[in-house]
Amino acid sequence: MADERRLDVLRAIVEDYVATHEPVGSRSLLERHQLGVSPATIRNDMAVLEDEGFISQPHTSAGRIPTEKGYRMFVDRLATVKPLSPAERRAIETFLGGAVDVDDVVQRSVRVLAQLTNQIAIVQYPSLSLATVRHVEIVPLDQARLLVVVITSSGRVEQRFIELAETLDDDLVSQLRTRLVGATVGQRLGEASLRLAESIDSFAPRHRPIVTSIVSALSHSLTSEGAGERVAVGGTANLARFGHDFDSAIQPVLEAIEEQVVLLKLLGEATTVGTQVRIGTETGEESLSSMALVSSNYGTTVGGSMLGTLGPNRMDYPGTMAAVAAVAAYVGRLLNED
Amino acid sequence: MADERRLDVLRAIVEDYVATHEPVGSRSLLERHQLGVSPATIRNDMAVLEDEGFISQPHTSAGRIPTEKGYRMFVDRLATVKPLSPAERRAIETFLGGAVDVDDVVQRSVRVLAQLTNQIAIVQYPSLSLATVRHVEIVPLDQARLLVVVITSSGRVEQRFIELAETLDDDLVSQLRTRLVGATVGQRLGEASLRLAESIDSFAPRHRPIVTSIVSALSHSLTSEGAGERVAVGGTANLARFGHDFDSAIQPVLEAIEEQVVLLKLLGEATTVGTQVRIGTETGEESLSSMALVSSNYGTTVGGSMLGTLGPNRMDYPGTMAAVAAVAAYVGRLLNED
DNA sequence: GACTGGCACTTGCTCCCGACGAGTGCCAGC
DNA sequence: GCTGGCACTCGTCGGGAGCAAGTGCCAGTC
Repeated sequence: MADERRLDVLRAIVEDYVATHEPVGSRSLLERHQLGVSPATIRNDMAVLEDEGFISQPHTSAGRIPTEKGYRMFVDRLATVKPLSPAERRAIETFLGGAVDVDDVVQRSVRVLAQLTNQIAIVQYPSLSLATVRHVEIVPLDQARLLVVVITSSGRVEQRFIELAETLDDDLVSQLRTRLVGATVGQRLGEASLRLAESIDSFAPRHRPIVTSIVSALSHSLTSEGAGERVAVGGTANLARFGHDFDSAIQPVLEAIEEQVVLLKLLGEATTVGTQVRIGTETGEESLSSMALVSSNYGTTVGGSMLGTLGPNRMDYPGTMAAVAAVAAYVGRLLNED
Repeated sequence: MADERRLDVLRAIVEDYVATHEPVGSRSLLERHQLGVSPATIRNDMAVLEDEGFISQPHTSAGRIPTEKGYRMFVDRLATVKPLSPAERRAIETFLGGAVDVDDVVQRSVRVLAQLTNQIAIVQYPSLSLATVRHVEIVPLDQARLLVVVITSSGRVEQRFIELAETLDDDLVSQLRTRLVGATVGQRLGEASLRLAESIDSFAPRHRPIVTSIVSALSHSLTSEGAGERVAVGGTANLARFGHDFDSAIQPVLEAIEEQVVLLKLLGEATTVGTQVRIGTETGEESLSSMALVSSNYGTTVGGSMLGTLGPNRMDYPGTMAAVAAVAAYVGRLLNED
């Protein structure tokens, strides 16, 4: 039971520190929580918690702040679920409900997440891996260039330019159209990419070089290296609100945010299903050591992907997790209608 | 000739302040520039310049810093053109030369501009107003939804979802395809939008409601309220490098950057052709009062648009203007090949 | 054995003061 | 019209005192 109180103390410390952004001492802890014991007892508990690595002191005579391990414990065992307010739920539904297409859903999700959490929101575009090819279109723009467009069952549209060395007669274009459409429509994207490669052989040898370049462009659109894996980011202005002690950390974070690769890696590392929290160095990014990432997968049938928020590690975990989970659930429902 | 020396003094003040970020006094000015007169003379000149509103003192006994009016004078009459280094030119050409489509050109331009200037780069996607419709495609996704895709002569692809109340038979789809294509392909976008409206009458009355909703979605894609007018932004991490006196201004700037509308308005206000500078309040944005915008139009034949950089008003104007002009010229050339 | 009250100690923060230095404006003189 | 000199203004830096918050430890109590 003394053990239990110690965990109560840890919980109280995390909550107070998140609320005030100042190291919390034994005295002020008692002012805000009914723990039923004296400051001296709290101090003893704090000493133990510090030994165990859950909290630390910035200076010898300051209060305590949670460590990464402390936040981890809080998230895993101490935090109580904080359901969203009805107003927040309504906000999500009405705002996301107005979306007109997949891109719009993603962009609106980013906004609503950033708004709800006051953090940086990151939403991955729906993954293409499970989607099938709905339509392929080949459009000559002029003698030297043509555009290939792929439309997937999830409603994504990927396009790619191709610069041609030689001009292309109408006959070949229509041949291309029918054969490439035939080879791909209805297939999963990965599958379609293979079929395309095979279909090259069906063209007259003199057309092979040009067909090959077209096919490779198409394949690129179909695989994840194409525009397939992308993320939308919003709420960067919230960075400036994290507090002045974050001013020095702001540049590396902005740099990380500009790199799609870094964000994809962050989101992609999730191992379990559902809402997940990665704190500080757990993100694997040096530059995010004072941040934390709350992420969740969304959508299950058609290429589920990830979304989440990035904020200071001293964030309101219960609230953030609830918001991320709620948005993920709603986005998942929206995109799976199909 | 005393007048002329006063302008030399102003130029020297701007240059030194941009270089050091510290108020410049009469003594240090003489250490860095050969002006051939004594500090006292400089002080007299400074007093006059201050009376005229070109410079000001942060504190009674500090050096001078340029005012908005001072920068304006510098840009208009004092700055000498600073050509880009050959290495910089090469960097622009090789980096932009690798672009694979229009979106890629825009994204690469943003990167290269941010890199060259150490500022925030903003590039507007090529305007659609002068482009013509190259292709229209209607793709049923399932019973309840279809996708309309418009491809323009500039290589942009715009797509839009439509939720249908009723199912749509194949016959109607092919009818739609041929008539809508017939009504729009080859037209300027605005024109095409009008033709579409007329074409509704050619359908059987019972199909009108559904056709109307499809046409209105298409029209939306064709007009600038659609995804037509967009911008790409990059280099936000440079914000953190502007100096600690900018820490307080960082949030409003981040907010402005997230609002496409604000950025479009900023870029759209340009009146003349060529490189243009708007300093502080000249931008019309309260939150950008300590920033400056250097912009230029690019491309002349196919829907020219704008690009530029946003940085602290104490920026290296000659260098920034040269970089913006060079990138604009190169992007213009790339996009007008067509 | 667990908790409490008391006490001595540490230490960051704030305020104040004086010295210093950078810079100014003004004025008399060349 | 320019210069040298001089008195004056402030912002900054460093040191020292006082303060407040917080700690660890210990002896005592239930």
